[in-house]
Amino acid sequence: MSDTRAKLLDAAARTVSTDGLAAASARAIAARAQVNQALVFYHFGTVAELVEAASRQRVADSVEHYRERFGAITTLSELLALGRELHERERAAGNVALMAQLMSGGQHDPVLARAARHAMDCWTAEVQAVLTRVLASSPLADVLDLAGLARAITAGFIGLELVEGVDPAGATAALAALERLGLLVEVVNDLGAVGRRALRAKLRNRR
Amino acid sequence: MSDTRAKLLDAAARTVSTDGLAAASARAIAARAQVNQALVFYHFGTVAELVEAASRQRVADSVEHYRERFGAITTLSELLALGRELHERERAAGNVALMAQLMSGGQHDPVLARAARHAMDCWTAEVQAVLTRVLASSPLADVLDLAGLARAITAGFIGLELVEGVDPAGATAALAALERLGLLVEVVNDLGAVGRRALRAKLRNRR
DNA sequence: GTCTATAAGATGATAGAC
DNA sequence: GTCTATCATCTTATAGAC
Repeated sequence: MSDTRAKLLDAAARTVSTDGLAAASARAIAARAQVNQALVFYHFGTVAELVEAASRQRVADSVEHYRERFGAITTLSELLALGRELHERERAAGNVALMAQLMSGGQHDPVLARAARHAMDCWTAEVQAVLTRVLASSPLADVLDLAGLARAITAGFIGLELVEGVDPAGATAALAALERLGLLVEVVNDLGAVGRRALRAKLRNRR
Repeated sequence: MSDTRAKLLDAAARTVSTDGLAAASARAIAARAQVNQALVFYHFGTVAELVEAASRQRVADSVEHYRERFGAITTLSELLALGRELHERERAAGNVALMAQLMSGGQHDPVLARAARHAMDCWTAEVQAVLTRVLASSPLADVLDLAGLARAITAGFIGLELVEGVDPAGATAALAALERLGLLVEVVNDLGAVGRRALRAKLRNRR
């Protein structure tokens, strides 16, 4: 890949994650890449397509980086611990902010929507695979919809990032509360047969 | 309040929620309000301040509309049912989309950040009050941080809206998974003394 | 592939008439 | 309070020289 393309991709991702989508004009990105503004359109057609390509690259790199770590997870509490670490690292790298901007921009731009969907799908697939493995013999697997839960977790990371940006203290409180909720899941998980019976009964009741 | 101000407030809220913050220029809002563009600046100073005022009005109206409904809630499952209804109604009214746009815009604009914080604070206060009342005698109240949990729930609504915009099927799956998780909370809640003991033990273990 | 120059238009905001 | 007119600035995108 040409040097210019690489510089633009990196500059696009950095501009969106640090200054937001609204500030990510062709000129702003090109300036950060120290490249002529017209090259954005020569190489990528439109600004949105450049941002999409940049997002795909970031997601591919990040998921790759965590693949073997995910593979080594065997228990629910290990997964929660890795989730904490991953959230912190990806946040610091600006990748969560990038996804959040894509999600909001994607509400009214089909190219950005495609980028947001792709990013969510990549992370969701990883999370779902680990959840399925870790909860294979748990009573929770019968009751929880792991595909949906994986997606809710990915969405939760993005939601927390947005809250963090406007109310840091609130985001910290929310994250702490969710970790307490994780504890609750572990409790039911540890209940084994008792928990399984209680869950099934509840489920029958509800239908 | 003058007719023009009211028309601008309504038009601003509608423009942001249907077309997004990026399309909410002074001209676009004024056109929807059928009012001269210069009046945006005469009445509100800047576009961001108009959007903030519009958001505050919407939030005040919505919270007021649900106040007595919230007050009538006595059980956890009633609360979950009202949450479903509220989410659906507020979504349809565009108020969740409005909040989502404020959150993402607020990442880099202090005025929008203030509006987003205010909206979150209003809803969080309502949710927390109900949670505290409903879980007063539950083993969950000891373990969960209700203030943080209320904030996480508000953030979750916004996150779901963003996912819905880029991947409707995924959002539906995520919501269904979260309702299953709510079931799980109910199970522990119903366990009474047994659940309380298990939760406390788990909490001790973790520290 | 890269550059300059420029078209064609939108934007926030203001001055000043009424 | 409301209007018109306007400024200065920004935007995407392209044409054409090198």
